[in-house]
Amino acid sequence: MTDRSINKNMPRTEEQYEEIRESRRNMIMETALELFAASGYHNTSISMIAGKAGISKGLLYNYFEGKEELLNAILDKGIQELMLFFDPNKDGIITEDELRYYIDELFVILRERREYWRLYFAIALQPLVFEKVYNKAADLTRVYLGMIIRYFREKGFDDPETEGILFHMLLDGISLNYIMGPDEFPIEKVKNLLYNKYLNCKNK
Amino acid sequence: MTDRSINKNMPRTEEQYEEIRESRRNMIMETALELFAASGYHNTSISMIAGKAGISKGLLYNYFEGKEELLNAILDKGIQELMLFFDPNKDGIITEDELRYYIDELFVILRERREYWRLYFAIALQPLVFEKVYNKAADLTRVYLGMIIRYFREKGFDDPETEGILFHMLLDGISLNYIMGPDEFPIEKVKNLLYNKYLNCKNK
Amino acid sequence: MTDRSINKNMPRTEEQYEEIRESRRNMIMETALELFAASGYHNTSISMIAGKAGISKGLLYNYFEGKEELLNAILDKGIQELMLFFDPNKDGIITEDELRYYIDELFVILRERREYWRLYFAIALQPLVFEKVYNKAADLTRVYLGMIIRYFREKGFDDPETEGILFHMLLDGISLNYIMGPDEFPIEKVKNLLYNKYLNCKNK
Amino acid sequence: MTDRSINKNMPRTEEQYEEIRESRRNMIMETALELFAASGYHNTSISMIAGKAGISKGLLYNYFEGKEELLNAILDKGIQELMLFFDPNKDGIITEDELRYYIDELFVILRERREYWRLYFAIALQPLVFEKVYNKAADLTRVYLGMIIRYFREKGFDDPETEGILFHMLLDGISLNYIMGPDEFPIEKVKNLLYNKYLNCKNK
DNA sequence: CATGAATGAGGTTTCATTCAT
DNA sequence: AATGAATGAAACCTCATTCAT
Repeated sequence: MTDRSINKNMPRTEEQYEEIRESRRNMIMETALELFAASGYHNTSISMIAGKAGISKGLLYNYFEGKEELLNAILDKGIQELMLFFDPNKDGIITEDELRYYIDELFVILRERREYWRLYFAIALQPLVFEKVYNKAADLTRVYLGMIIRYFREKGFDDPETEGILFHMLLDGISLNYIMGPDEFPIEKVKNLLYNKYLNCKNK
Repeated sequence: MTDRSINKNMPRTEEQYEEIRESRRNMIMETALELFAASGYHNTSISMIAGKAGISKGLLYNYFEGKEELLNAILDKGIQELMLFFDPNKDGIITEDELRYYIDELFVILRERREYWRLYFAIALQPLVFEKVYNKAADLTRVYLGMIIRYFREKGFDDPETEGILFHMLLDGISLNYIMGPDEFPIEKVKNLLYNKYLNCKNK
Repeated sequence: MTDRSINKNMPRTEEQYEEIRESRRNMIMETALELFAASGYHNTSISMIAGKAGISKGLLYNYFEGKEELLNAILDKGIQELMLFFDPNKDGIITEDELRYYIDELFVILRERREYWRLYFAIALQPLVFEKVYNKAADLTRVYLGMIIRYFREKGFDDPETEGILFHMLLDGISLNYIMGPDEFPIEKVKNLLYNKYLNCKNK
Repeated sequence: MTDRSINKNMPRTEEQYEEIRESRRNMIMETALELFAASGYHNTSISMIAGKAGISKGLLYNYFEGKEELLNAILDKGIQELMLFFDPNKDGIITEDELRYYIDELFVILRERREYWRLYFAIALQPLVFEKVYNKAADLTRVYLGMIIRYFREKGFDDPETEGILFHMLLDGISLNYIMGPDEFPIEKVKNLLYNKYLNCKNK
C-alpha cells in the first residue's frame, strides 16, 4: 500500500492475495452449488464448474483439492451458516418467542438457500460417502432436539421426548416438501397451523 | 424342468421362457437395488451389478436397455408395489380404522424396503433426470392427500386441507428419519403419538 | 532504482548481487537435489522445490530456465566437482599411491554425496533425455580409464586393457551397491581386498 | 470346439478367453517394456502404450489395474525368468562348471534382455516407489551370494565373504556397463579374464 | 527482484455400451 | 441366450510455465 503504491513492480501484498483467494474461493463455491443443485453432484463435472466460473480447471484445483473437498466445503459452509442462526444467545433454552422466531426463520432460510438444502438432502441420502458432513449435521440436530424437548416439557406436554422428535420430523418433512415441491407451497397456512399446535397452547 | 430331464433338447414352452425372463429380470433389479442403495447410483457400475447377479454384462443388456432404464424399472416397481397397498378397495375413502392400518403398514413397508426408500429419496432429490418417476409418485401423493384431507374434514378439523398437508409432511419427515437415522428409532412411541393425535380424537 | 541510492536503499554493488545470485542458485540446486534424490525427478514438482527453498515459483524461473535445465545444472555441477578430484596434477599418470588415494577418496565421495550419485545413476539410466550429461561423464571415464590401463600396464598385468576395464567396472559395481544398498556395507573389508588385489601386487 | 463349432452363436469357451487374455497381456507387457526402456517409465504414457499395442486405452485397464501395476508385472516377469536360470538343480551348491555356465549365461541374458535390464536398473534406482520388486531381487541376490561365497570358500580364497561380495559387485558393474555402454563391449576378453580370475584358479 | 494466481496441455483412469463369437 | 473383450468419450487431476502486479 505505502511504498508499494509507488512501485508497480512489487508483488501483491499478503492481504491482497488473501482477498483474491477468499473471493475466488467463494465464487467457485457458489457456482458449484448452483450446478450441483441443478444437475446433481455426479452429473456436474469439474469442467462445467470451471467453465461457468470462467476459470481454468487447473485453477479450481488451486483452491480445492478435488471435487469432493469442494462439495465438503460447500456443505460445511451451509452448516456453519445454520449454526449461527440457532439459539443465538447460546443459553441452551428456547422460549416461546424463540420458537416462533425459529419457525419464521426456518422458512426464510429454506427460501433463500433452497438450492443448498436440496443439495444437502440429496447428498445426505447418498450412502457411505459423506458421513463427515452428516455427522456435523447430526451434532447440530442433537443439540437442537434437546432444546426442543425441554421446551415441550416446560409446556407440559405428556410425552415431551416423543413430541419433540415428532416436531423435529415434522419440520424435516415440511422442509423436504418445501424444497422439492411446487412453488405454490402454502407457507402461511402451514406456519399458522404450527403456531396453533405448538405455541400459545395450554398443553397438548 | 421335468420334460427337460428326458430330452435335453426339448424346447421350453413360450411361458417357461417368459417365466425365466421375468424372474431373472426381477433378480437383476433386486441386485441392482442393493448395490445402488449401498453405494449410490453413480458409484455402482454395470459390471458390479452383473457380477453380483452372476451374469455377464452383455446379458444384462438383454434385459434392460441401459443403466438408466434399469433404475427406472426399479423405481417404477417400487411405486407400483406401493400403489397396490394404498386404499385397497379403491373407494377413495379412508376410515379411522383404515388410517390406523395405514400408519401401521407404513412402518412395515419402511422397515421391509428400507433400502428401496433410501434409494428412492436419494434419486428423487437428484434434479433433472428422474422427473418421470417423480411425477408418478406425485400422482400417488395427490390421490392419497385428497383422501387424507377428506378424512380430516369428516373428523371436524378446523383447516382440514392444511392439516392434511401437515400430516402428509409429518409422515414424510418420519419416513426420512426412519430411513436415514439410527436403528434405535422409537417406532412404538411415535406410532402411539400418531394414534393419539389423529385417531380417536375429539376434534383438534 | 537509482533513487534508492540516496538513503537506506544504498544499492548493492554488482559483485554483491552476483554473490547473492550465486549462493541462491546453489541453494536451489541443493534443495532440488535432495528432493530429486528422495522422490525422483518426475515426482518432484517445481512447487515443491520452490516451497522447500523458501522462494516463489516465479523466482525459481529467474534462476533456471526450467525444470530440465535445473537438473542439468545439478548434474553438471556434480561432474565438475568430480573432475576437480581426478588426477589433480593433470600429468595423466597414476602411481600406486595415487591409486590408493583414489580408492580412498572414492568411498569418501560416495559417502558424502550419496544422494547425488543415486540421482546421477537414476538419471543416467533414463534413456534419450540426458545424453549430454552422460557424454560428459563418458569423457571423464575415458581419461580416467586410460590412466588406469597405463597403471596396470606398468604393473605388468597380462592384459592391462581388459584388466583396466574390469577394474573400472568393479568400481562401478561397488559404487552402485554402496549407493543403493543397506547401510552395513563392509567398506573396510572391500577396501582391503582392493588394496591386496591391485596394490602391492607382484603382478596378477 | 466340439459342439461349439456347430453353433457359431455360442460364447467363447473359458479356455479361449484365457488364451486371448494371456496373449494380450503378454503383448501389452512387451510393448510397454519397449517403450519404458526407450523413453523411460515416466515419459511413457498409457496412450503411447495402447497406441503402439494397437488397442484402446480402456482395454489396457482391462488387463492391468494401472500404470504402476503394469510396470510391476513386467519387472516380476523378468525376475521370475531370472530365477528359473539360477542354480537349476536347486541343490544350493555351485561348482566350477556351474559358475562358468553362469558367467556365460549372464552375458546371454544381458544381450537378449538388454532393454529389460536397463529398465530394471533405472527403476531400482528410483527411490521410494518400487520397493516390492526391489525386495524380490534382494531375496534372489541373498541366495545367490550365499552360494558364491560357499564356492569361494571351497576354492580356498582367503576372505571368501568379501571376495564373494566383490565378485557380485563386479558382475553388477559389468552388467551396468554392458547395458548402458557402447555396442563394442569386449565381451570375450572380459569373459576370459573372469575365467582366469575365478575359475581354474589355484587359490587367489 | 519477487510473488503466487492463472493457464492449458497432457496424464491417468472409469465405465456404459457394443459386438464377434 | 450368453459371454467378456473391446471401445471411446469423458471424467478427474497434475504441473511446468507465464504474467500482471
